[in-house]
Amino acid sequence: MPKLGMEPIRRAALVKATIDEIGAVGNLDVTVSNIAKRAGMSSALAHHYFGGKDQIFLAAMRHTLTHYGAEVRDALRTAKGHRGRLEAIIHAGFTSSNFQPEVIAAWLNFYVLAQTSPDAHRLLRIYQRRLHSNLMYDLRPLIGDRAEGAAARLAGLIDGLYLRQGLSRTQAKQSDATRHVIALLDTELGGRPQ
Amino acid sequence: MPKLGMEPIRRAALVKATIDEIGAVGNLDVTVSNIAKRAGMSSALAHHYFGGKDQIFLAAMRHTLTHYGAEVRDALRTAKGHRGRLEAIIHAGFTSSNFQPEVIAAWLNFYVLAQTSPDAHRLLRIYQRRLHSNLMYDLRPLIGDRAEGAAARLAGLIDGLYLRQGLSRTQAKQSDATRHVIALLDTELGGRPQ
DNA sequence: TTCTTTATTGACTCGTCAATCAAGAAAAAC
DNA sequence: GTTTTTCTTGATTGACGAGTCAATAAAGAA
Repeated sequence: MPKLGMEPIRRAALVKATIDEIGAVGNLDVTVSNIAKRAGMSSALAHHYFGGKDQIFLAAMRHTLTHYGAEVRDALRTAKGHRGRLEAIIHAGFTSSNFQPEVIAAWLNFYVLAQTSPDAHRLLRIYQRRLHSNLMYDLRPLIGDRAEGAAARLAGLIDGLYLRQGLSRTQAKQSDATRHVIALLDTELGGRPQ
Repeated sequence: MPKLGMEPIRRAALVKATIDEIGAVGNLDVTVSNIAKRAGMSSALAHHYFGGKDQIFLAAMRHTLTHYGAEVRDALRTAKGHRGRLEAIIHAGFTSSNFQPEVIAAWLNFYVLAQTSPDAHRLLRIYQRRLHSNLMYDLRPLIGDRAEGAAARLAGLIDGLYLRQGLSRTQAKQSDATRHVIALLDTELGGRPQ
């Protein structure tokens, strides 16, 4: 019963299944067969639509990044003022959806992949640049020349706390991470020029 | 020509070879055979001394953590004053030896492993606790109640900047990371109580 | 209708790898 | 000098997995 136009549906199902499977296994030692089974099709079909395991991973990574980007954009839409927008960016990184085990697993494994896969590295770069430029856009009007350093520190703290929070088995207070970054934001904005 | 007392030598060689191999491959998809070959022995011998792949990884992780711990201890030995000790701790995390590709690869993969391996998770916890308590020891006398939050932020920033720096293909300025953490330290120490 | 395109899979190939084991060889113990 | 312990490996097993392919089936085009 081949209905036409299945490609986008199958691809989306495979991407979702890939992220879920990485989350379930914890690493990239996932089999195409299992991903395909999870997505309700044969492994041959997965190969047919993606060509190979690597490209499935890349698509999953792209999806994760896109999802994060959309969350930031949504948060920015309703935020008011530079300060409000900065807080929105920070909050978006620590949404509960970002702390789903499969999302954490995806990020960690993408970091590993970025070491050796130029494509993965490029995607990660895009995320980093977007975060940096988002921060700069609202920091520069507030603190001028100090914005560059402040953005580097804020981005670093966001990534670092996400890493720590994501690996922490106690799901205590994802709000703590947010609070810490906001605290840094306060000192960066209010601090006397060094 | 079986000389006696080979066990510690073989184990050390295997641990070293494991880290190098992980660095060369970039992920944990390394074979016991290749590790053993790199260490100059048969794969059977690797199994003989370690029992299995997992235990080899654990030993490699333990070694990496131990090495980091030793570096911190050395740095603290000559540091003077609370402020000097805090700077020493920060510097130790960004030593050039920590930015060898195989060390970066080891850390990233240990993060991945920590999701699913209770042993790996435990080891990572030890690292995190040690860093936290090292920071607290010198922060508390300086800023009292604010030490807890400051330690969390400093530790987060150290991890985050290490991650970013380690993944950055340009090896520009490992000193930038240090400078950023020191800058945070400055604001944490000098900031007015919130 | 016949042909082409799209969708789909089971079966198969080819390779890899963790783990085991039997056996050899040298040192130490008795 | 025999026995035991330590060290070592080649060969083997058993399993698993990526990617291919031929074949089937339906939908649309000619």
